[in-house]
Amino acid sequence: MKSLVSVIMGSHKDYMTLKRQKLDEQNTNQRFLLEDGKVSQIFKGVSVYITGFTDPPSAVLKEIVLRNGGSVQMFFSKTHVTHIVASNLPDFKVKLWKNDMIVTPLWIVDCDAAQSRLSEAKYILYRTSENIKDMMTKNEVNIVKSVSKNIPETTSKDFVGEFYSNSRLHHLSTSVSELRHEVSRLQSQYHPSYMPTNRKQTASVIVHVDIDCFFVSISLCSRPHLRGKPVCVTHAKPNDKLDSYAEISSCSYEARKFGVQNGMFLGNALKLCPNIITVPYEFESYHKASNELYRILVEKTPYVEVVSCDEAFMDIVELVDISDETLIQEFVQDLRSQIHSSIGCTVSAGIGPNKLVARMATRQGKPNGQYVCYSEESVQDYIKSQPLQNLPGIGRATCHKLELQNFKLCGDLLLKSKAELSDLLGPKTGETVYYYCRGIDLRDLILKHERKSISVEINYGIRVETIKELETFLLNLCKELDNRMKAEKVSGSLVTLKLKERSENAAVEPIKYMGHGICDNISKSVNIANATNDGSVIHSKVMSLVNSMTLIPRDIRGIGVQISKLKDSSLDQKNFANTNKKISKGSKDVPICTSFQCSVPEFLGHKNTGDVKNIIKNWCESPEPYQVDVDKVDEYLSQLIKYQNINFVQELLKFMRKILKERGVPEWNAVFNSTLQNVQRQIHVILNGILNLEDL
DNA sequence: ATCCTCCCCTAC
DNA sequence: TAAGGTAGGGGAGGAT
Ligand SMILES: Nc1ccn([C@H]2C[C@H](O)[C@@H](COP(=O)(O)OP(=O)(O)OP(=O)(O)O)O2)c(=O)n1
Ligand SMILES: [Mg+2]
Repeated sequence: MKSLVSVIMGSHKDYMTLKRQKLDEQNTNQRFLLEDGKVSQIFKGVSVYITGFTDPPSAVLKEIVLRNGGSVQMFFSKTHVTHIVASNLPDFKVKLWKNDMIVTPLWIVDCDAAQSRLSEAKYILYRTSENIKDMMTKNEVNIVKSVSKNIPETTSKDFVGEFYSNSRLHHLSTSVSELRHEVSRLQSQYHPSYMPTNRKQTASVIVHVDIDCFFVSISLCSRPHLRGKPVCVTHAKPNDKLDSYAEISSCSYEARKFGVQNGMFLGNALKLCPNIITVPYEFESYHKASNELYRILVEKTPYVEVVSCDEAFMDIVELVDISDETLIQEFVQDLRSQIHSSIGCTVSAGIGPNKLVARMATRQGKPNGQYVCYSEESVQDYIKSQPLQNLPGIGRATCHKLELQNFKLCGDLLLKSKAELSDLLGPKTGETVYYYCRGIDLRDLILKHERKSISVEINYGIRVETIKELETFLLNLCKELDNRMKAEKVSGSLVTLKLKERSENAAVEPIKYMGHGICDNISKSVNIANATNDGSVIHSKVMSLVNSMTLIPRDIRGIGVQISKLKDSSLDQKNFANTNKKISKGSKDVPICTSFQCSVPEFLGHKNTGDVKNIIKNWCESPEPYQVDVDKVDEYLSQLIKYQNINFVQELLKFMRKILKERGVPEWNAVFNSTLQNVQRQIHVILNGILNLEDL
């Protein structure tokens, strides 16, 4: 209840917002408190492992078990599991678990119905052994793996890469910055003298192009027999059933007629459209199609803004006669048909005086059509008839606020003043909405983009038991971040840790397999003295954040790391080397730890402990401690701890303390204390111990 | 006023 | 089973 209580003490409005949001979660039926607040205990001490397809489905069984005081294990383990639940098991599994209690799902259902713990006798899964032979080579490998490996796969080495290679949202998100680079390349190829600058949208003819049901369209290129049918792209196999919580990435317009939408669970879509056909992802093809789309656009004009892999704005004011609408229509027709014949997908387009109107017009043109809304008069007429939901940037929450005031259409706001809207929505949003409702868009066409942050985040399949496991996973994430930062040639100096934590009343296992379920979001950030793109430095900072929070590792359902306050990494100043004239002469301009491969941490390029001690000695004798230098020392000590060279950590700290004690300067003593505290925290977390600085 | 931190919201 | 990411805008509330 933490979050709800704290919000109740805030304002009523916020409470309602939060509550609505939680009820909106796709899985509202996963709470397990009884209405009277008591919890059934008939499964107390029961710990089940559900395997294979069951009837009822595993999500239902989990809910029943949890509601009745039992627990559900995601991985089989002889020590933790009391009951294996299965509807059907191949013989080799029966054999593998012959000494364990294997029951049918009916046991759980019946116990729940009777509200008492029935004998398992009648529910033992029995399966006659017959000719199974080698039906299982592949399955067996999987089983053996999940049995021997009862640790969650979250911490596994390949988890991050494996997840990302299958994540549509990852591909979707990362494609944008790739396409910005591609557009820049195309601009210099087709328009060598063009210098990118953002453009005001005064005197513009903006075209918004958007491929129709992009992912589906691509799939249909190689499956022409599916044209005209309800089709969707999803990971779930076609034979999976109505209880699938796989998300639909994109669905055809035939499926939309039934109410199916992008982002919907397959199971729900099947309820609306039982005949929907599923096809798999083809990430490589999307990539090629996007590149070709942008090639065609940039070939026409350099004024192209990347929106997403299937969507862009372009300003064609220099290519058409602004007063000749027929000419504009023809130009866009040609453009669309060129795209269609080149990549095989139909495209829709909207044309207007700015991005806002063009974007809204595309909706009118879809699918496979176009709509011009350019003259002052048609803009006013069109916009005022539009639902507020359709305004870009105005989504569910904002719309809800406006609906509470009885506003539904853009036209409904025309009598409201800027001040009134600002009171309701905040100063910026209020003003934006005020102008949007009048068809006015004060944004620029973005042709020169500057990245402000870079982040990695996984909120799927995250199950950790200990801080140590969290640390391992974070190290993998930071490696990924390190790669991306180096590829993008940026470094940054604000490190933010983002976590999802299971909400107080949310079921331990959400209804969606390995999903995050209902969560509270937590974020915490720390500034670092020098911009870095070194994953191991970031990791140590992130661990100090982890350290400073009170976390229940098993409740963590999502983990991310974001870097902001970015700089161009080629301009990175190696600050220690500059300021360290006070510390030591002649040290090299080398970052402390440049890669994860080094097995011995470096301090200013020195691995040799004697050299390091000399540098530290000089530093400790310098007049004044600089924070940048303190950070470097702290980072080095973190590295030592990570590589388990605790002896040298101890030696170095005692060495520093000896020098500083003699000096007796308060600032330096403070530095030493904070450094020591840092070290103790990390040793506590990583090695579960305390460093003794006294004897030895 | 302006900044900062910790969020929430939105879009694809 | 399933692969619920990512970047940017901006608001609330406190510190400066
Ligand atoms: N919730 C979502 C929304 C979109 N996408 C992916 C699949 C879409 O094909 C692509 C482009 O998104 P659009 O919003 O443009 O949707 P479509 O292109 O599928 O349909 P439309 O014809 O409405 O543009 O992004 C996704 O994976 N999940
Ligand atoms: Mg589209």
